[in-house]
Amino acid sequence: MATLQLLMSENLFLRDPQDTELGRKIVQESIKMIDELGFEGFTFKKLAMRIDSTEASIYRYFENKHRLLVYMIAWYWNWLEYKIDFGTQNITDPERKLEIALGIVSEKKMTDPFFPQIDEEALYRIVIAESDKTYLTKQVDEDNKEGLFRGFKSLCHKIATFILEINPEFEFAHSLISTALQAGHQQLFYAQHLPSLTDFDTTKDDLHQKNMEFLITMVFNTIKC
Amino acid sequence: MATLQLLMSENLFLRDPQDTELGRKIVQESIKMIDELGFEGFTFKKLAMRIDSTEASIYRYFENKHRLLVYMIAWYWNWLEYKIDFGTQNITDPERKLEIALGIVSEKKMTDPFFPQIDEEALYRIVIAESDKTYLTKQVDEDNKEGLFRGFKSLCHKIATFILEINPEFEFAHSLISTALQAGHQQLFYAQHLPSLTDFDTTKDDLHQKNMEFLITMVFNTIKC
DNA sequence: CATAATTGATAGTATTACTATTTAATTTGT
DNA sequence: ACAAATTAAATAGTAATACTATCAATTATG
Repeated sequence: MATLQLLMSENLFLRDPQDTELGRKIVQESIKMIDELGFEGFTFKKLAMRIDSTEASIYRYFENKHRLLVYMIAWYWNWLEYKIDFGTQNITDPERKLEIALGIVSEKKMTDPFFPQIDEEALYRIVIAESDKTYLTKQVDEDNKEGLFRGFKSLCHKIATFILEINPEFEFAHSLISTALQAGHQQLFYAQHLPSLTDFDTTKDDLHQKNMEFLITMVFNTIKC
Repeated sequence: MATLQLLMSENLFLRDPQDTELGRKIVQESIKMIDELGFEGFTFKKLAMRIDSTEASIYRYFENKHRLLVYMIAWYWNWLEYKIDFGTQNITDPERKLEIALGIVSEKKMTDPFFPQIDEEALYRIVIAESDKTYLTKQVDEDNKEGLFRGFKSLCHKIATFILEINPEFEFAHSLISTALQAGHQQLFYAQHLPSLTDFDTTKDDLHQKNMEFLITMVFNTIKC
């Protein structure tokens, strides 16, 4: 099987972590560690110890741990967009394309053999718990100018386009999709930690099925009526 | 005019900040400072300097700055619930109640003369930019056991009840409302910082009007069809 | 082969988030 | 009223965090 590499925006790193053994280890292990410790509990010092390197070496790849998080989340959005491009190939019906996209957004994430160096299951848990922290900062405007959020914006725009193909009159295509993308994560977090805020049930095995149903109901009903 | 005081859950503080001059100053000034510096840039040391007190004194009221944020956000949700109770008084039609609730959620927040000690405009900006950080932590389950999120859950449940009065068959009442409550803030943040993720425009004065239209369209369409 | 550039290691610093202890003020009982 | 008890506030710490500056080793290039 061919091994792929997502093209990441230059500004996401100081030195491309895909280029060196150490760089790949930094990304691989930080995914595991942020998943285990949470973003606040994670430090470059702990990571350095785990990969038998030093803080200063890690700082050569990423300006700080926030940038490393942004890199990981950007990778995730790029990956989703690639999966949606792949999944909607040769399909012309916009309703079907929208359905496929929402299916991919809400489906359970498994390790993708195309990207053997990334633990997608751990990354997905990070996305659910930490992704909002990439932009909920005082430097959001500068970060945005550097293009750090291009992945999320691009994905949002792509799916919003499907909506506008279905109903060009609909006024809130981008708002609805950014809402749906966030809701897809949020509801899983709530299901696990604050269950009274959802109607999902983590103990049942149709969790991701319900999530998809919810998103599809919400999006299609909202644009149609 | 009568001055009110919202009843805050005991676990939100070590010593009730409403009881003393210092306590009230801590809450008042920290609202201003978190609004200015962001939650990450805010420290108890800076706050102590500003109110001419000491770090240790502040730690007598709040275990740490995270708890102080949780307190502020809980106050906000309690305030909203009070406004919705007030606004839906004597109204029996569930559709009208839902409409009123979503109106209150999305309306521009002004200083409330009933609570002269709180700067609601600054607090609203904090809610938009920081509220997710109250639960996106590794201690969310312990915090939840202590009842720190009761305000948000209670509000969500109240509005979800309106939905179930309209359509008892609807499967995702809680999910839809928690999604709408978050979307109402998120879209305003996006409008200001990542405008390609919304269809709102901060330069126009109908921003909050659009936000309400969006929430009402989304919620009513989703539950009706 | 020499020089430059890159990579990694060592050792620091300012700040943060707290805590333990001491001092001062206030309340309470007699 | 006044000492004892209680509570509040100030002082002075500490361990950990988030970096940074410098130095040494390795690799690449003319």
